[in-house]
Amino acid sequence: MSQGSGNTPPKRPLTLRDVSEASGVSEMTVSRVLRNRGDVSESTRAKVLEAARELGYVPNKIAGALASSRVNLVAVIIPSMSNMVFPEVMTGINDVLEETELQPVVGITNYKPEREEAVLYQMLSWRPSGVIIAGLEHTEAAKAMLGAAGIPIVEIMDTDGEPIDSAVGISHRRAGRKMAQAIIDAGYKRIGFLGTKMPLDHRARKRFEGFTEVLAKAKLEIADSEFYSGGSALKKGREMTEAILKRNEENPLDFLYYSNDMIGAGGLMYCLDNGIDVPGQIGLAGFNGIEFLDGLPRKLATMDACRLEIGRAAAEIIAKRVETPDAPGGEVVTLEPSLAYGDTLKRKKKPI
Amino acid sequence: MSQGSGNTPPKRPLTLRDVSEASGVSEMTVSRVLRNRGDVSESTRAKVLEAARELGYVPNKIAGALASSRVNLVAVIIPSMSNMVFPEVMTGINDVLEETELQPVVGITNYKPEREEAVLYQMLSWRPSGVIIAGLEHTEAAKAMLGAAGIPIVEIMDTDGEPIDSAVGISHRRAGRKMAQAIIDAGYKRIGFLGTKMPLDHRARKRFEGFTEVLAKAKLEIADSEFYSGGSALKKGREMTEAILKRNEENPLDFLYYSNDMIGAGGLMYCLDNGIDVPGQIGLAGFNGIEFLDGLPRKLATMDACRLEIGRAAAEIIAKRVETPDAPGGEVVTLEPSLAYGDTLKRKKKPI
DNA sequence: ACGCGGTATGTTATCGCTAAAAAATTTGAT
DNA sequence: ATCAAATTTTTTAGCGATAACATACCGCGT
Repeated sequence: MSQGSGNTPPKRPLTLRDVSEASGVSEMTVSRVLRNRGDVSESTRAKVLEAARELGYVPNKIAGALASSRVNLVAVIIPSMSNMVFPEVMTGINDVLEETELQPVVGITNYKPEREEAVLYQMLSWRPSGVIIAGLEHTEAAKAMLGAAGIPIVEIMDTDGEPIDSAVGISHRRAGRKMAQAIIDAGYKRIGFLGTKMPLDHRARKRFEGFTEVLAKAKLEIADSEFYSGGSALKKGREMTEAILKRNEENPLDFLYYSNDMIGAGGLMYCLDNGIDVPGQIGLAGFNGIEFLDGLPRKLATMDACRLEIGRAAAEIIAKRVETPDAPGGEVVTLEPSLAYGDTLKRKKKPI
Repeated sequence: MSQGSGNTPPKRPLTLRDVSEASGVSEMTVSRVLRNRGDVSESTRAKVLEAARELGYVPNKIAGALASSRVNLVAVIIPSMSNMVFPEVMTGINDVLEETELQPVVGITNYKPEREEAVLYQMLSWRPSGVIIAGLEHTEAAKAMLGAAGIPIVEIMDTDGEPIDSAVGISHRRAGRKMAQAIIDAGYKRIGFLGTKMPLDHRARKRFEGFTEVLAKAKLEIADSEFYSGGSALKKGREMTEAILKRNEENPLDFLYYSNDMIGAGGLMYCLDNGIDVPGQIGLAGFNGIEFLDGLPRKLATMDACRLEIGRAAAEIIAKRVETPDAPGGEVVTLEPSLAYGDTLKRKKKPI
């Protein structure tokens, strides 16, 4: 009779049985009501819901998942949270999963392969319904786990390589090539490169490779380069730009290619502050298409990495595969990064 | 005899029993080996590990959690992922939890109370070991759930109010007051405010309240204000600054207080581009202390919101409480936001 | 040989829920 | 009324692990 009106914090956690007793039906029926499954008469449904609400019952998904062997989690494994790009991917993933009953669980690897392996193991031990993981490069053990997991795997950001299952991303090599071509077409000759030291950022590396490849075809090569790690990227961009320009004063560079927009923006500010004519005297370009470039005094040339879109597409693949478990899989979505010339990269010269 | 060398992806998912059979010991012993609990002889330990590795067995935490009623998840509920501040809080949380066996699970509310309630319900149904949730304002239902969950709860970002259990943050009222005082002390009189429209951002509201309160004591009030929503904050800051300055040309403002650094930076750039003397003709200040301010041509005055530190402290509270379950709880950590004058806010005038 | 204090392993009984099958109830056509 | 068909509800068995207890084993002093 006395169920208490939910004011006293219960010492023993509530279970289906409590709701069952409070509403006078079997546990199974309560379970059905709470999951909206199977036919339940309107009257018992109301009774049960009322009792559950009254008690403040929250179903135990651990038990539910074990019993039904259905886990509505999607493991998301990304290198970092602190550089704007992955939060945005996350936003895309969230937007899509919000509409489903799937829920993302995030693991951070800090760009360390062994950390990735450990995080993946942790994640898989929750038996998620799918995995979204950044990059195509993983340890052998990680690849084995992913291959054997028997769930949809989507490798994101990059499509230059062999995916384990599905992949969504852009070709970073192509992005590098495209940018190089635009720079060459605009007539720049002495090109400097500025980027991170991080040797494990495969995507930056691939962009660089594509970039130099096209340069080489035009009988050009990187005239000088500068690398950084840690710290405020904007400030670093400024400092590196100063350093590389000063170092090449007697034979000045006419273009600077930055491996991301933050350092690019720093470089742009340095140029503006020092009265350097952009893009006349020197051209600049970054990578990522981060939103705030819009507010800069001059718009930095960049290439959109389609971050939000990648997140959405990856989540959609997982969602679809969860709905139709025997669909084929292996889908590869290559998004086309669009080049934004902005105000720091001259347009192609008129064909002669 | 033939266990297969793990090359064939098994149709039936692996369980303890498989490892048990492969290694010729009981499931319990396998479990003990895999968790490093209890005494197991070196020889069987080796046998078991070898078998597990060979098979590619990954333990099922769902089952483990149910059996042991220990779930090493920490629910983290935040409003958004897209504005720099929460990713940084997440980084702090991650840094600390990485050292423990706890794992964060993130839910995004998009600043919507009803969404928060739903996300919280989802999260609690995983029976996490703790909850870290942004803000002190929640729906009644959400408060009830948090109160009844029987696990450590840490409300973060804000300490102006009554926490349910523990709290880590800064006093946004105090932050507003402090900034107002600094502005008054510097001798500014006609102050404009620029912020987001978001009526549900309680922390921005509290800063505003503290700010106007101190202004009122000095017989001052906000001379004009401007609000925005959506879009590139940097660009909006620029536009809003232009608008508010133009609108007050005949009786010009001498200070602009921005509710975040992004729009503040936009405003700063507008001023610099238009040859406005900062901080002589007009002073500027933002809020957050985001890293990239370092790279701006002039350093915006701001107040650090201690984001990383908040994340760490919150995670530490949870970790400690998980270790010592009968510790008291109710800990409130109020961090002191430090005022950075930068180059856009004059120092206090010498006392007369 | 006996029994003692260990350590090393195995057994049994849940954990809280859901799938599947069985039972009870209602409906409806004759 | 009557019985088959349809609907609603209950019962029975796990899901894959772990806690707690039970047993087997080992060396060793007497």
